[in-house]
Amino acid sequence: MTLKEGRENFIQAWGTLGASWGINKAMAQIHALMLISAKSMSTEEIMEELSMSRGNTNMNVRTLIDWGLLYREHKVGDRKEYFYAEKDIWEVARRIARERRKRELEPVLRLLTQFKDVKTDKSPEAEEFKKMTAEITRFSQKADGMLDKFIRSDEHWFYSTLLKLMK
Amino acid sequence: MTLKEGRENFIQAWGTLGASWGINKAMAQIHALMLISAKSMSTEEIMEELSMSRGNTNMNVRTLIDWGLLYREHKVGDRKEYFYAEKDIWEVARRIARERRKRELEPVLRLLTQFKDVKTDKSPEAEEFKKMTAEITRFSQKADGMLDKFIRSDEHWFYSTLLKLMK
DNA sequence: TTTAATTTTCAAAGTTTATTGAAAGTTCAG
DNA sequence: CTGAACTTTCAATAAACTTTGAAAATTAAA
Repeated sequence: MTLKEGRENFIQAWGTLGASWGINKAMAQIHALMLISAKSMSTEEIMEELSMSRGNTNMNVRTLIDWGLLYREHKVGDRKEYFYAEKDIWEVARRIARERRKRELEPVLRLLTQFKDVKTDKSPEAEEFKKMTAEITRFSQKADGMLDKFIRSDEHWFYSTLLKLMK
Repeated sequence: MTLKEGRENFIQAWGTLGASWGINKAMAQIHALMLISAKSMSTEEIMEELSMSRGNTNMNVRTLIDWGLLYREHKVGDRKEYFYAEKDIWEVARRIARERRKRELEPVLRLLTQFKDVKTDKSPEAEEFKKMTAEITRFSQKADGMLDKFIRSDEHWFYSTLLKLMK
């Protein structure tokens, strides 16, 4: 495999993976390109490299910056903005986890806790609903706590404690 | 909130959550309905309850069975098939993790390991590509090992060891 | 067998989501 | 200020994904 092929495969694979994880393809591809880029890049260069429109590139670069996965850079004597990626893969994972928790887990937790207040009779339907939602709530809260710990943890703790334990 | 409202909210929320996790809405809604159902249900009943077409219902019930989230039941003197859900939420989480690992993580791991064979020169581009893909490979393998451990673990271990550790 | 109930398939239609690119907005050097 | 360089927006378009429903296949009772 040549370097060119490798880079293309990587960008395309990251795009596909992103798409199946609720991150859109363009955003994931830009992220992939920036991860393996040795230099910071302008919007123009990203557009060119990925054959992507200006609007799409701009929108997704913005989102990547919001997520903390890209940084802006201003070069002296140049009006263009340049971007470069957060390269610490551990930090990348934490930031993605943080955003997804916010977008997905939090609204569900909020809803689940409301089910405590459902007026129940003695029907099997009511019993089942209560039992199952209570169980899912318990499970989700634990998962949320774990995710929170992960988001706040540092790499050293993760590798030395958790991964050894899980061997 | 009445029981009826609660059930509807739960089904709709599970559908939305599923959609953002690469599980389609219909599949997630059927799963939600079955989780809170006290009885096993036929295709007809599911169609009715969720206002969903026969084809869609059938297709997604089949996928849920493949994933190990629904079971078939045959009632004597009745030709229809009935279905009921796996209710152990721990088991549900493990089965979903197993399927998603298979669908998503495995192909990426396979690709990542191939990047070792990329022919590199001494350019910064090549160096960066090698360095970053090697790092992501290492990280992904660890994540995969952890997921594997989770999939094989039992509930007791999870709650007593892992969650206490992560407090 | 035959027949009717039931399940499965799949092409077409519908819906949702992503992308484009031109136009509007912003910024800043001169 | 002004105008060129650059960024952002957004309505239209395209692509991707989901759902439908009627027809084909399967099943099992008679």
